Order: sequence, then C-alpha cells, then structure tokens
Amino acid sequence: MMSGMTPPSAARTARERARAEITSMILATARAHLADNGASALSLRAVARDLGMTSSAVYRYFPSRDDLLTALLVQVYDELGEHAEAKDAAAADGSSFRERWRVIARLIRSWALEHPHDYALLYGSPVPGYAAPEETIGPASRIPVLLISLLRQIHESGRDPGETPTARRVPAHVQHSLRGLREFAGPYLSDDLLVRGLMAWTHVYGAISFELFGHLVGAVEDYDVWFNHQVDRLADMIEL
Amino acid sequence: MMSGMTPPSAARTARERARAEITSMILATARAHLADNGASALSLRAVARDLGMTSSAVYRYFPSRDDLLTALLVQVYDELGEHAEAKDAAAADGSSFRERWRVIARLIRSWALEHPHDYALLYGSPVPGYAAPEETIGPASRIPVLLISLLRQIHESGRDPGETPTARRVPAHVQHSLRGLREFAGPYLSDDLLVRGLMAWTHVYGAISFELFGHLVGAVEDYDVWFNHQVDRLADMIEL
DNA sequence: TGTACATCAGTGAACGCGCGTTCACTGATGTAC
DNA sequence: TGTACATCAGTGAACGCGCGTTCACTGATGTAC
Repeated sequence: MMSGMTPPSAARTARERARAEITSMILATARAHLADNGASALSLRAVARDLGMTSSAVYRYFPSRDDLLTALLVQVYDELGEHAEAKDAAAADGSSFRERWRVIARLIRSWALEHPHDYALLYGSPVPGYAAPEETIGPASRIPVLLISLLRQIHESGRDPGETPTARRVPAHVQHSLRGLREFAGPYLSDDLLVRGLMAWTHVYGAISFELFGHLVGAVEDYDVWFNHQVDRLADMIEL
Repeated sequence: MMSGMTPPSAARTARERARAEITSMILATARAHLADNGASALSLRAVARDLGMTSSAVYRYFPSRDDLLTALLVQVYDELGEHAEAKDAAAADGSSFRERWRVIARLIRSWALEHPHDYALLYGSPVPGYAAPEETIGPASRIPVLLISLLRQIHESGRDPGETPTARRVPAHVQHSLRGLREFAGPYLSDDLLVRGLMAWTHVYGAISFELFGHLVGAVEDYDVWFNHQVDRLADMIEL
C-alpha cells in the first residue's frame, strides 16, 4: 500500500520530468490553436500533429478532448489571475482604491487585447456541448476575489457608500438574491457597496467584450480613451 | 435587356413562391441547428439532411456556408430589432423615459433568455474565420437607434444631465473619440448624456452576457431581481 | 393556344479532407529483490 | 550491483463518422413567338 504516491522530494524521475514537460507542451500548442479556430474547433489531432506525435499518444496525457479544454481553462484563468494579483500587489502599497481599480481594470483589458482568443475562451459564449467542471471555479474566482479586496479597502477607509448620505437603499429581495456574493465577500461591506462593486465588474466585462467582439466599430474611435473614461466614471460610481 | 427583372406585381410564379418558401425553411432549420452546436459548427449538410434535400441543392439558395451565416445574422438582428421597436411603440405614448428604458432593457434580456443561441450568435464571441459583411450593419443598428431615441426623449424633456448642475465634464479627447456615435445620434444631446447612454447599453449587454454565459453562478440567486435592480440603477444614472 | 427553347431546382456521385477514440503492439524506464 | 518483472509512452492502423464544394445530369417550370 501507499506505493503509487509521488516520491517525496525533488528526485523526480526522468519519466516524471518528461511527462510534465510534454503535458505543458500540449497545453501550449492547444492554446496556440485557439487563435486559429476558436475553442469549439480545438482538435486533438491537430495539436498532436504540431508536436510530431500521433494523436493516440495525446491520450496518455488527457483522457479526452474535454479534459484538455478543462486544463486550458484552468491554465488561462490562472494566468490572468496571477497576472492581476502580481500587478496589484506591486502597486498596492500606499495606493488609493482609485489607483488600484484603474490598474486592475486596465490590466484586464490589455490582457484581453493581447490574448483575444484566451479571453473569448474564458468570457465569450460557452463551447457547445462542453460544461466546465467544478475545478475551474477556483481559478475563475481569482479576479472576483481581487475586486472584493478593493471593496474592502473602500470600506476600511470609511468611504463605503452604504454608510454615507448618498447611500442607495438596496431592497430586501435584492439583498437576498445576492446571498452568494455576500458569503463570498464577508459581512462587513454594505449592501450598497456590494451592488456597486458587482455592477462595476459587470460593466468592465461588457466594455471589453463590446470592444473585442466588434460592437463599437463605427461608434468609437480611440478605444483606449473610451475605456479609460468609463473606468474613471465607474470609480466615481463606486466610492461616491 | 431588362429581362431578368422580377415581375411587377403580386403575380409571383410558382418558382418564385417555392424559392421564397424554401429559402426561409433553410434559414429556420439552420437556426434550430444553432442551438445544438453553436454557430461555428453550423453545417450545410446537416441542414440539408433535416430538410430532406441533398447538400448540393442548398447551393441553389446560398452560395456558401458563410452566406448562410450572414443571412442568419441579418434575420436574427432584424427579429430582435423589430420586436423591440414594436414593444416600445406599444408602450411609448405617454410613457416616461424611465418606463420605456425598463421595457426595452427587460425585453432584450427576455429575448436573450428565450433564444440563448441566437443571442450568442449576435453578441457572443465571433465565429472564427467568419467576418460579418456590411449588410449586417443596418439590422445590427436597430437596437442602438432605439436607445438613442430614448436619449432624445430625455433631452427634450429638459432632463439632459449635461445641462444640469450634476453634469460631468466630458474631456475633449473623449468627445473626439465618440465622433462616430455623435454623428449617429445627432447634434442635440449633450456629451454627458451620450456617454451615459452608451455606458448604460454596455452595462445591459454585460449583465445579460454574464448571466447567460454562466459567470453569476453561485453569486446571484434570482437573476430577474438582480437584472431589474441594475436597470433601475442605470435609469438613475442616465437621467439624474 | 401551342410549340421550341431557355432557365432553374434538385440529384447523386465524387474529391479531398478532417475528426475523436480504440486497440494490439514495441520498446524504454522504473522498481523489488 | 544485477536481474526479473511491472509500468508506462508512444506507434500505426483501423473504425465510423462528418464536412464544404464541384460537376454532369434530369426533369420541371417559365417565356417568346
């Protein structure tokens, strides 16, 4: 018993090294393929071909195409999350909420512009016939967690809009409906702040998708300018 | 010369009738197929099979798969647009901006919930390898046109936020960047109102997509309640 | 009204391609004694 | 340290399926005289 476990230390066998390396090569190649055809057309065979292996060999690493998709989702969510956390941590000391909000919102957008197909994988229409399993929830939550830490900072600085004269009443049924978010965010933030926070995130998502999916063509000329203006207005909206 | 023209009156030949009918049967079947596999996997052959024709026969009606996609886009945009225009017209007489805004926003959402795959076709990630041609622009503009007519109503009722003490300055470079939208909307509306209007639409789009694409799972319980609350807040934001 | 010709819808076979997944097998790597 | 066995990566062929598009052809519909 206990014989199938990974060895205790850094003494990885050649096999284990190779496995880790090839697994990540498959993922990297699959990710490159996203750009050509989109997630729904992601092909195991094409990935294998690019790597010079037979398609059946890929099954040693991923038991099916859907598992490969899941691994991609996790990796891409994690990459965006880590990226955002790092940038925020680097800028956080002594930063106002406003500065942090700007940094994070702009960062998400520039990441999306640099990796449009990865963004579409995470936030675009779902892949038909594929349902993301539970293991993607954690990685997907990193950005929301970060945004909630911003809301906490507002609250702690005494600028929680729910506790100012400009507070907007949040009806009881809306409060109830946001129970999940409330548990996620902890008990301190006011309902009003929670609502404003979720709306700001919703808006940023809408703005990036509008731009990326081509719905601003003809209406907006300089997307940077327009996005940044929106981000500033949202900051006003959140902490007024 | 002049011989290839359509006959002047209602005297449509049997051929013309048949052609119109079969064209719309192909479109309807294609649309049903969207639900199974998404737009990127839309298959001419599968559509033909469902209709009991050979796949080559479909080429008498649409010269390629991409043309079929274009016709679908136009049809679906038009359906949503017509639907919204009709509902708005029915409710418009004597309605306040606020009532009209509510009606339209909710209508777009319920249409999206009833036709999630159609919504994804219009507003989800673009189909890889397909670029929507110019002829889709008109139909795609119907919702924006309608929303702008709402903004006009606000302006005409003297509640244009750009002309009140709560006006927010719109920096010159943002104004420039919105030149396209400005031309679309006409010269009367204030810059501030234009910005608020585009932001409200961006937000509604973000909110519907968030819900439909599964990003609110676990956070929000009653999507109706949450959406309607957002719509009300957006109304406040627009005409304050 | 009747006939000759032109137009068009639809067929069925074919081209050349791609896909996910399974399976018996070879040969290299790892492990227990 | 050396040997016998177990584990695992990767091969190559196959199964059964789907796709978009082209092409020569048949037979029905429409038109000009």
